[in-house]
Amino acid sequence: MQVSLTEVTDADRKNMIKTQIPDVIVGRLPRYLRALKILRENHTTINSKELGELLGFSAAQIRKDLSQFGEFGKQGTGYNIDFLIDRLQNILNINQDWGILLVGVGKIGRAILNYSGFSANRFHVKAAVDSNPDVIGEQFERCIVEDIRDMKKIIEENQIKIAMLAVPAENAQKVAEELVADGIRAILTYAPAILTLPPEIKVEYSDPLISLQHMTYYL
Amino acid sequence: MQVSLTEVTDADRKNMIKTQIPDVIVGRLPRYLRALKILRENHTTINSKELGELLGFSAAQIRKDLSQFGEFGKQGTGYNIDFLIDRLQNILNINQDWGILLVGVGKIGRAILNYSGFSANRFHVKAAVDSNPDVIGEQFERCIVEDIRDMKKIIEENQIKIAMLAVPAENAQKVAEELVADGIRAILTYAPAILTLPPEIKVEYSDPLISLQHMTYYL
DNA sequence: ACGTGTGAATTTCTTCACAGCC
DNA sequence: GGCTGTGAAGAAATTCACACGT
Repeated sequence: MQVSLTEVTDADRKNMIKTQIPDVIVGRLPRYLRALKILRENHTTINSKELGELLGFSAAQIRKDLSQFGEFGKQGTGYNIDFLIDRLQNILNINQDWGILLVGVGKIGRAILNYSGFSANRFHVKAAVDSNPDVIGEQFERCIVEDIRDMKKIIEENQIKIAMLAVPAENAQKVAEELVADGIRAILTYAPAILTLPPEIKVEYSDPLISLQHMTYYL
Repeated sequence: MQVSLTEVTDADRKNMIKTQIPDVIVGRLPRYLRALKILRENHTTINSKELGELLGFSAAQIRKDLSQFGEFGKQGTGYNIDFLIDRLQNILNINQDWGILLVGVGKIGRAILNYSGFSANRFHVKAAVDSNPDVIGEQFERCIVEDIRDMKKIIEENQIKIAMLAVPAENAQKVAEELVADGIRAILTYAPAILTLPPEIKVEYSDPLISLQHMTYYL
């Protein structure tokens, strides 16, 4: 009689954990990280109470969030900042470089190309594409704008998984579908549109208008 | 013996309701609004199921959210789109014009001045200020950049309640505190910083890096 | 028959409070 | 003494499911 061994790979295990951790918690990790990088300037260690006060979260929430991923703190002391930064970067998969494709080189697209905050954090705009012949071939920062029709080739050759979408709202859904078909797995969109994509594709909206409309409720 | 009448003003009532409605619900209203404005092109009526499918929310959630503010739908029919748009705009206080102060006219600030999506939605950048003498006096779109030292006067004269903050991260907290002291009640910040302000001040962060770091967790 | 509005049930998220370790 | 990690408690958000109006 044969014992049934269930083979569990590292990737499986990682995925199991991922689906177990609530997205609200994951969404707070980048904020913790940002705070820690600021604190690093003056401190080597931080406790959950102080970190919470800086960020506007409760100490208990911070401890519980972090405890989902391991025991990163020391009783009586708190958390070593450098260590915690490294752990968070590992959890978030940002201890590695990520290539980004920019789609749409209008005003917003150019502002993105100008912004240096990405590459300082290991996100690199590898290529930019547009459909406008007047823009194709032009150079912004280190990117020469390529033809959107070559998108698939560019994504495959550079193994790009993340796209920033800065096209007019009316084209956003169509272009997003193409991106997904070409292998993109995550989209940060600046288009004021609603994207309907398979659930395994991660989408984040950067939408100042929605933020403003949220705030005016309270004014 | 005198009957104790508790005087409740309209403003009081509005505030009571505001604190009762959870912020997560308020945060979804602008998204409903955006969807409805798109649907308006082809439909006059919509039901919670279809609206939910478009937005990726459950039908029950949409019905429950909307029911917090009134009975906007009709059994058997759904919601009249134009009517619901008007109601949501009223709830969100965006059936009126809002003046905005832009603080910081660097790359991001200029992109904001260029963006026409705000004024199309009754948000108007009334003034832009900076501390850099090279930039003060220059004109971008309809705004002549003014001296940041005149900020208080500008806010008061134009009765501005909302600011967009696009200054370097290291100045963000200090400038934000000045804004609050000068009468600003809501801040949409593009600076990769953590703002610590009184709880009655509404702050929204527009931070692509945090969005990217959130997504890479799943990649 | 269709679809809203809504109490009730369920699930998820947050806080509490304390044992245990530094 | 100080502070983490964590079960348990509590609060909040979401979904269910159906009465009722059109």
